[in-house]
Amino acid sequence: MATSRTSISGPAQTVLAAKIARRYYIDGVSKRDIAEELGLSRFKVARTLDRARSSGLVRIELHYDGDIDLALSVELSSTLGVRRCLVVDSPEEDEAILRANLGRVAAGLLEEIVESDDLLGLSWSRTLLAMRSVLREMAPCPVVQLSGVLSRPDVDESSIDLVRDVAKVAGGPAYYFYAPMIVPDADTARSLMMQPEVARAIAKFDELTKAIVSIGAWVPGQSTVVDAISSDQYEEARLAGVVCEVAGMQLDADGNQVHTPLSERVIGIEPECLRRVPEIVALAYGDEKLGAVAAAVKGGLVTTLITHGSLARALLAAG
Amino acid sequence: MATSRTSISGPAQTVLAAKIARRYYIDGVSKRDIAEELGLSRFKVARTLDRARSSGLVRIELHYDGDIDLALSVELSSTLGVRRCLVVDSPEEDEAILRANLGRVAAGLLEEIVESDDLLGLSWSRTLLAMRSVLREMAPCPVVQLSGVLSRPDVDESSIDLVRDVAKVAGGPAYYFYAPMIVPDADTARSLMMQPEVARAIAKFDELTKAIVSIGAWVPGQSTVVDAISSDQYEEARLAGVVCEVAGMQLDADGNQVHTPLSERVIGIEPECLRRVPEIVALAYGDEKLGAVAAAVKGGLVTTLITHGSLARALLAAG
DNA sequence: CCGCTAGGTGCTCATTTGAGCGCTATCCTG
DNA sequence: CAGGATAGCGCTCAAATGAGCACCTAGCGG
Repeated sequence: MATSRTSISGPAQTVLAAKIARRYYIDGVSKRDIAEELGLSRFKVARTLDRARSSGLVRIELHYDGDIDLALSVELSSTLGVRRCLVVDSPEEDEAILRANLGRVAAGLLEEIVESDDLLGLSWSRTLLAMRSVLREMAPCPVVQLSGVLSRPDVDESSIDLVRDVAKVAGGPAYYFYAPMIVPDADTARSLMMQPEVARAIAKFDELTKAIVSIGAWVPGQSTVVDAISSDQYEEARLAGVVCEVAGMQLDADGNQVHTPLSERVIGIEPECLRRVPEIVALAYGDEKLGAVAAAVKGGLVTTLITHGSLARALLAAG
Repeated sequence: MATSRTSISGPAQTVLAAKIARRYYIDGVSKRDIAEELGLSRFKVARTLDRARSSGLVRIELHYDGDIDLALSVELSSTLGVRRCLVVDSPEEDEAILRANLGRVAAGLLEEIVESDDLLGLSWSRTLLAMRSVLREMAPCPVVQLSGVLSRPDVDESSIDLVRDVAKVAGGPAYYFYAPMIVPDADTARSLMMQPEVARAIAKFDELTKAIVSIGAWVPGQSTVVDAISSDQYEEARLAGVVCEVAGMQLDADGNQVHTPLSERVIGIEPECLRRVPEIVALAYGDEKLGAVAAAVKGGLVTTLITHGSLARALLAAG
């Protein structure tokens, strides 16, 4: 784009520029035709338009009356290098409202992008529950549970319910299994994973085409996993460099998996496997998740990020 | 411009459209390059942009922090078929302020468009006095008085002073003459016009390249001429169809000169002569001038109209 | 099952547009 | 007054773009 240094001087030039700009941008007339209309050369028309742009006379804005902050979404996407970002425009004080809004956008996204030949993997979080509650219709595709069940005292629905409900809306088969996300030891984990029901779901992991997960920070209250383990185990992982938790996986600041005694005891998808999924939709809210989101992105575990204004701005500020 | 019927459906399409729109309109990247970047065909990029435009996601606005309402100016210009319109953005309750603002814009216009090889004709009005008082510098061109002097009890400066002052600012010669605009009878008018001083100015009328005049309505208080004659004379002209007064000329609704006993007694430029001037800047304010402005425009006596919001809107509504 | 429509896709070819050039007028400045 | 910087102009040629078309697919009703 040619940016002229000189700007528009007087009222005559200004209204001429406005006239040209209107014909060009609003009425969609070609520069050549405008030139003919006004008895100017097409070069003069082009130059006048350039000046009108650079002087701010013509303003081009992205305006969207909806629940998404488009400008922020686009900026975040290019800064993070994430293929798609959806920054939800929502009040941020009330976590429940924020979750509901993230969930609504996630539901809208699934309804839009999931097709019947997809294989969809679901992690578990309260945001995903919010999503499910507003999911109305979806292409009939199979739905797979990505990790074991982790119950929270404050939530009475499990990942199994989530998978079944989403599959029901979709009208496709549900691959779920009754197993906890965290088991007492590595041997138990291994034997559980060989159970037919569990193995059947895990076998699907390699063929996933879309997955939807929630990003947790390795901070108490910022991850369902952290909230479910002892403080010793938490601290041990923290010292080992864990900053981020996604679908039970533990990741360091660079997004690499950290192997801790705990990670042997988790039943769920592995990072290498998830990374191969062509479309990974990750949800994150709360400014404390800044580092965790950055880690998940670095680890290649996010192709679409759904978040909200203040976290988006924090991510942009962080670079 | 291709206007797609279908609009943008979900959040994914919306942010994609926003991303493309940003790259194209803000960053100035070509559609072809955007297509390559995002792995799309250039046709899809173009169609997405079309939809973004027609769905209102991309908004293009003319914004100008100044004293001119550009959108209205452009619209008025194309509706009236007047080459250039300047609609002044000014408070409209106080006539003195309105005059000052019209005058300022007129001064800015003269400073911009007058060149040293121009020959500038000046009519007389309080708006033009306001213009002169803010005129700072102008190309050195000769300035000609277009009509005789008409003094108002509330104004102590004549058209002669106006012409001399403007010529002084310009640094060019002034062609003025001491003669009233309205004389007692036609014979007096003829003999006055043969006086060397008057004739010298009138001789210039044929070579005028620019003129600036004020539009009066044939209504008491809306024209300096009306205010200077008896009510009988006023009524006579009104019945003859006069609706508009420009530089002493009397015009009907179609902009044709109306010959009345009064018009024989006026010393000033004739319509046929003024019409030949390549650039005629006309000033008008006050909603009562609606019909008068329309008449002057129809009569081909306006190439640039300087007015204000409410009169502009009235003109648009009328036509 | 077929035929229909509607929406989406990418192609070709003609038109529109931009980049960069050289020309000119103007305005300083020595 | 010559020389030099600067802005504005329109040209050429190559690149970008739009219009219209043919194709494909999904959904729908006979």
